[in-house]
Amino acid sequence: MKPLDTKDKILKAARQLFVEHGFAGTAMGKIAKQAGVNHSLLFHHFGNKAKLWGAVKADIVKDAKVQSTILPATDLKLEDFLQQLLANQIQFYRDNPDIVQLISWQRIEAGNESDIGVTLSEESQAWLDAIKAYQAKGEIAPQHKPEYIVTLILSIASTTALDNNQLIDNEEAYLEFCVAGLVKCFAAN
Amino acid sequence: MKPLDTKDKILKAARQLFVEHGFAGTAMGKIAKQAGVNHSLLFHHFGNKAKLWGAVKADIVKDAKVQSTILPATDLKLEDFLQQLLANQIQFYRDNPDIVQLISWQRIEAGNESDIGVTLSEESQAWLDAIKAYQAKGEIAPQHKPEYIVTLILSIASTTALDNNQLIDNEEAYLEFCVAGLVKCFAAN
DNA sequence: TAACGAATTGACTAATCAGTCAATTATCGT
DNA sequence: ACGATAATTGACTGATTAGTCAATTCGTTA
Repeated sequence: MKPLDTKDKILKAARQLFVEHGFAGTAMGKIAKQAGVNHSLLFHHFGNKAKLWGAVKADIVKDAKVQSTILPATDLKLEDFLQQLLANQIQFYRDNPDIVQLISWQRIEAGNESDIGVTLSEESQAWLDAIKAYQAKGEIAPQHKPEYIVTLILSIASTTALDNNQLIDNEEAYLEFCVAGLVKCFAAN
Repeated sequence: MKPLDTKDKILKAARQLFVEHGFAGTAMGKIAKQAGVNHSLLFHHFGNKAKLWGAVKADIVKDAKVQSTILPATDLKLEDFLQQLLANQIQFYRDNPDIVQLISWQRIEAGNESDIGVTLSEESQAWLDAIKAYQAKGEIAPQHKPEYIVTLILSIASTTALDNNQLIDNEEAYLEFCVAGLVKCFAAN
């Protein structure tokens, strides 16, 4: 078998099991079995468990980076811009359950964050710029810190997508409520 | 030694290690060592690892219920009420890191949530009632669903307390911004 | 003090863990 | 077709895992 085939099969199986059960909860033997591959091949191709975990993390981050949130055009009406932005970000979380899970494992298994979390801050500059553009247009009051606005929006997106919001019967209606609220909140008067 | 002393020592050690490393990442032997107690006593007093984990969860939930968020008085000015509410809830998360961590482990190690999460919904009725009181007073517009309002507030509190908000330089200022925004968002006009 | 039950101990098991290694097989360039 | 290099295999190790159990110690009560 081609080495890439085998390496890929291992990586795929490892990704599934690591995401599902975390580092401590995943056994190399189980990965080998799931990949339909000899136990020793994991060590031959990846060295050891930690390195395989590292390769899986890199793989997940790579996949997530390809489709990271597309910023809506800033010539939209503020309300439409916010609605789009929230919808996109929530969709990103929904489309990339692996990276969401990975961040959770990283946060809870290792005290530090180190590896990831950088992912988001790369594009956060673009978000800040978009907010500033709306401030320049006078649709957002200039006294508000763009950092606070972005944080609040991200906060709504992540909790909506990831928490089990028992009080929400209709997500679309809730997001409409949030968007309308944000517009009022940001408005210059 | 009194059986309660031993049982308590085991429970305390187990709580620390389970919270720190999760179920799969914690070994019974390590718990025994940390408790300064014979390995076999864990099984004598708690049966098996899963039951010990259950006892630890019950212990953490019990502790957290004692100091659950105190609802501010509803005769406060809306702005002060919201500010207090957010501050109290954030303080609750900060004062009870074990239950926060426990919920994280529960969410990530077991796909279901089952056990906890109920914790919050018990008091959420009081929150809803408080919001309705402000609607009756005319300080919150009656067309807003109290469920959406409570969800939004909880969302801000949890992300502020638990996420590593890289864009926030001054938490107090951020919360002031949020409270002012919420007031505008909820306002009847 | 005798005796009874509960607490405690240490030795044990069978399974599973990550990782090693020599031997074998397949691939590929020449 | 040959030789080198890489992939693959299975048997192995030593450590660690959860859990058992008979023997022993301890506290209490009669």
